Amino acid sequence: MNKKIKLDDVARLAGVSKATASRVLNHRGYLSQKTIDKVHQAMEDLNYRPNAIARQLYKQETMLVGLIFPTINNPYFAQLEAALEKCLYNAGYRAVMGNSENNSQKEEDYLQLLLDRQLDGLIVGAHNPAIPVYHKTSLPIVSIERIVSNQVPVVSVDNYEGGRLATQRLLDDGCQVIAHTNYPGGFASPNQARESAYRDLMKQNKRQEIVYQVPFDEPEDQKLEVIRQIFRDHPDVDGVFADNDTNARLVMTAAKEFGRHCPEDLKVIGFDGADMTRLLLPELTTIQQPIQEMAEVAVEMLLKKIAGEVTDQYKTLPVKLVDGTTA
Amino acid sequence: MNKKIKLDDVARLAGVSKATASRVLNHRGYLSQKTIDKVHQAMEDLNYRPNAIARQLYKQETMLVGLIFPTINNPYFAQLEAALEKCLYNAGYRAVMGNSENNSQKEEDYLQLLLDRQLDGLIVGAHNPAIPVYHKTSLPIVSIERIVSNQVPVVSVDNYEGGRLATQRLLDDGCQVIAHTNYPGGFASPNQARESAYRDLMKQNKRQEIVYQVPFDEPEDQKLEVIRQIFRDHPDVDGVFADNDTNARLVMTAAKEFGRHCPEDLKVIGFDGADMTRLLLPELTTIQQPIQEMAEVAVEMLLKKIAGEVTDQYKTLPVKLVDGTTA
DNA sequence: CTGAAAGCGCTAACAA
DNA sequence: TTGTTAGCGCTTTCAG
Repeated sequence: MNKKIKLDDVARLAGVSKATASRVLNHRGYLSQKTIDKVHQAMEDLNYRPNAIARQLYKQETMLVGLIFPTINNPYFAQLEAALEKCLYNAGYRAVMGNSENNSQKEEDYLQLLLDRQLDGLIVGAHNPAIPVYHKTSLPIVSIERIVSNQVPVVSVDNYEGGRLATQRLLDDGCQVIAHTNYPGGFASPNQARESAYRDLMKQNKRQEIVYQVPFDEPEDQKLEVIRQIFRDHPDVDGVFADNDTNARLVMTAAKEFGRHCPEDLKVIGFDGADMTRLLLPELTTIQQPIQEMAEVAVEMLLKKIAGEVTDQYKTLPVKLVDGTTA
Repeated sequence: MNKKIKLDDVARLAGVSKATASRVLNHRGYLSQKTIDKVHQAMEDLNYRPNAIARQLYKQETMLVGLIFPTINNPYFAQLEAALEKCLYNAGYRAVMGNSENNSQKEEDYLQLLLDRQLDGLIVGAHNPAIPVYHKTSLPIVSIERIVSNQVPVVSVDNYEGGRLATQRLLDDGCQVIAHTNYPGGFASPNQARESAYRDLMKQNKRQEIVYQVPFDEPEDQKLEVIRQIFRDHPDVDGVFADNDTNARLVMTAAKEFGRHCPEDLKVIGFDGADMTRLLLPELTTIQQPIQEMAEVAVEMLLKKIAGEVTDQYKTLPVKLVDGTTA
């Protein structure tokens, strides 16, 4: 049993000082080949592993970055976090998963980890109302698709353009009564721009604006119930622009319940276009976000903040319409 | 700017010793109310936050658990890891995301984090060939659906029964030529029991065993290509038992390409039954794993191992067939 | 009830 | 080249 071998033990066995052992461990300073070999040998004999925490205490860094998102159990967030993890890993950082759910307490807990210096940085994209601590200047935080405070840079996509593309497609399809689902988020989310685009186009085309608030962090059946209400309130609806793909799926489900056939008498278009959704539901026409690129940009920005460099405050990436058969 | 306030600063401001300040911080020992108040006041005034790393160095624990799985970007793993994160969080632990992909180097890196005591434990379910270090006795590791070493307890589902249920359903549906997809994993994965069940039933019913190896960590189009081959080699195939739901989806896609209609002239049944798959692809008949329960059991086992208690070496959970319309 | 002092394991000035 | 020493920030005996 190799209980707790420390650098001291290695040094003793090699017949050198702790400092020297540390130097060969870190390839620092001038060492004679003889000592290097001796120390390496001792490390091997003792099966030595440096204690990461001790090192971190000295360096005051953990190489850990927290990812705070509503949930990982969703194609969009799963792909985004997977991409973030990979980018971070390549930069030597590990990702701590923080699923905030509908629980701003949990989000605060993860924020504390940063404040307690257990985390070197944070990438946030949760849906909770913003938390005061974010306003502390100069914390290494980057946000994705969420306005947190003017201290926190935001990576987002061109949501307005996405909303415009989606709505225009439905208009081009000849839809007369077009509804939109979104979630209640005030202006904390750039996401709201999707709704603005929808509303603008409805106004320009003299159409009724029909917007339903579908809660994000609730069970699917509750969401479905809200969506059913669209069909009850507007039996003549023939186009729906959903704010995300899973809601688009629920629209399709509800449509079937109401005897509506998609795409024959109801066009549906979603938002996100994650790979897994494309795989499982290729029929869905949707607005696709450049998830990989978002992750790259966010990590790049975060690394700059951690390094104390200045970064842009906003970065907006393009979206594109991906054709399926539902619109 | 509250740069780096330490306990010393708090103690000084409160006019007490570092030790006393530490005591009020940890509610330990006897303290006079007066000192308690003074120290609290000082902490507030200075906006003090204890340094997590220093504390960890003393306690030799980080309250961090690594989750090593092939990817998070998949409905099954996403749901599983979400459930694990939640269970761990409730126990005071944070989850470090380790997406090993098809890269056993990366898996080893995360294992190092455990050895370096940056992690208190590990829950693994990657698909790489087992790594020698796992054999070190008494490491706090739990595995999900993967035989790693006889030192590492395994939580798995009754894969044989799942395979039996699926295959029997296809037989009951009257399928004559039934194929099965699986991935190459030798006997490192309990998953192979699905194939055994399939083969046993084929033998019992004097049917041809048709098994195709679909690689796990490859792009979808490569998997699809393997699956297309099933239809080329066996134009008369009328039933497929896929080893997971995404592959089942690919079977449906390929079937369409070959002009086969599902379920009219081809039955398909999958495996996993994650919530997101059920939402996006409710048509799919599948074998559902009790993901939530698996997470609970795995975390419970891991906590015991971390505490140095003994645990069961195996825990097998039941699966069930969930009806869709594809089989 | 409180303080002094000794670490937790490692790194890095500063000497030698 | 290598050793000595002083921390990194916190917790906890052990005295008082």
